[in-house]
Amino acid sequence: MDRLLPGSPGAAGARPWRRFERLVDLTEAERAALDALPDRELSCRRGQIVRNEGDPVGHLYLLTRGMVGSSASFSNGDRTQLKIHVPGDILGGPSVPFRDATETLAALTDIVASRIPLRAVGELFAAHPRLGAVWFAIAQQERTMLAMRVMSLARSDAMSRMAYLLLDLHERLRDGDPQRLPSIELRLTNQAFGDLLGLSVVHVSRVLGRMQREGLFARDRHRFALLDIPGLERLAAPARMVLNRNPNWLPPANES
Amino acid sequence: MDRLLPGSPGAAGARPWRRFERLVDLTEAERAALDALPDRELSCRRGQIVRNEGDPVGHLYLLTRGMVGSSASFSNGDRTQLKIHVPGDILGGPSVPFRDATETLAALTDIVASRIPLRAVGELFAAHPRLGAVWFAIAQQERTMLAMRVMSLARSDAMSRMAYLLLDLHERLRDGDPQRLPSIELRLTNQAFGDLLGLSVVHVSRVLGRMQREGLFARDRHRFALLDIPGLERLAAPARMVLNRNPNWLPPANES
DNA sequence: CGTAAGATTGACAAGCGTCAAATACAGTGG
DNA sequence: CCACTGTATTTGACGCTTGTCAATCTTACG
Repeated sequence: MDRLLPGSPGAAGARPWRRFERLVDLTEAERAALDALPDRELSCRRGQIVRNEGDPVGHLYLLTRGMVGSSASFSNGDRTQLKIHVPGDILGGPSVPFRDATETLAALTDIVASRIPLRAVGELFAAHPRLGAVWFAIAQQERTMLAMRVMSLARSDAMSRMAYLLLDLHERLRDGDPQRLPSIELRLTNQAFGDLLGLSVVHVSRVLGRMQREGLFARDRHRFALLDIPGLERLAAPARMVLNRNPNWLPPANES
Repeated sequence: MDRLLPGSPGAAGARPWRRFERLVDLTEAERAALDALPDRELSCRRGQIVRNEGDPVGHLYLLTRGMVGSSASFSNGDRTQLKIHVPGDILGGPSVPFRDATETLAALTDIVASRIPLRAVGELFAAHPRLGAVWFAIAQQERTMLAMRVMSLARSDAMSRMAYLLLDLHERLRDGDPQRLPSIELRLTNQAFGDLLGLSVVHVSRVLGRMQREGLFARDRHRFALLDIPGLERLAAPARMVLNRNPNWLPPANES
């Protein structure tokens, strides 16, 4: 059995529904209902496609181990990396209202994920309305995080965008753990960085080099150590948002 | 009583829940449940703030008339316009999981909106799980539209971004009406265009000028006529996405 | 160990931001 | 209805950030 370093992408595979738990305290019945959602578990090797743009939409995927990149393309073929997903994230949501998947899910590391049929999601909304409402809130949270990406792209230069990306990934891999994560492992090519930040490969290289020279972070292979987090925050100027835990508008938990 | 031109922002105020209807055929009971959501109606004059960033989160807003811009800011004060909302849109969603609102809603025209307490939304999820699931799907749709904005910002130049914005607004104001909308009314300053597209006021002016000289659209005051839609589409290269109407994964409608 | 994929570097050009000045516009009060 | 005043738009000049091209070097992996 493999030892998981803190900050390793699979570190917290023990709490698969942590995105829910971050918003509410789950009852036993609710946890059981969530655990019953997946119809199968799937493992993919690095580089494999979990689901392709254009595939019929029938499932979501709960990522339990590893990292996945979601990308989409315009009709002229231009692709952009939309988000790097970490364990606990539910993948495939944006495609839900559409006939064909709007995003490609590609494994950035070896991964483990649980496949969730949309049918089961529909049944969950009926049997556990409170979980449906929380899931709704999670989707809105993703929307806000994307909105922050839009702001980062629209208003900052390359270095600020890179700072924002690194801080965001650091934060999400930490998963609320207050003790500093010493370093994070990112198996991203410069091309992938560029696709995320709207930069060319060449400029990504330049910016990464400069930031290391300025002592903002250090890098050994694929491990990034954020040395100067205040400095990165000064660059990225991220908005501080506080989740509203156990909000009073949720319907009561169903104990069935 | 005021006559509404086609393409006027209030044109389809008659079908306030059209975002739902675009995904499913509503039953009478469901329509009644939706109609019962608002606790009051509010009118704002152009320029007024519907809700400010940082305000406590307690409500959503169904826009029935006029246009609203949602914007957000970084901790350094930089603001970006996130989206232009048209009638039928439900405002304030992204703030749902947070303690304080993450986005400012500002009226771009005189508007009418219905205020929906979150408490009522929670009750709706319990009483009408199918509507909860559809609302979930609508949130995911918004997420995809934001993702397309990210792509537009990351991968295209100023003119393509402007083309994308104009086509998107045209499409959404049309509201699925197959007959061409001759022109759309946009009360946006160049500053607002710039905030939406990540451009400076000066460059917005240049790009708008060039696009008119090239015959892509014509402009009279605040009315934009998209003269060369194929040309705009060639520039913007939007992804074509087809909604999945009445998907089979939804729970059955509740007739109570 | 060999090969292909990725990263880096330099030179150059293009797109866009900034500054500043001139012009047009919209809302106000007379 | 018109003059007035602040606000929005346009235009030009200039410089910086970033993209592109091409060559070289490094790393990953069979």
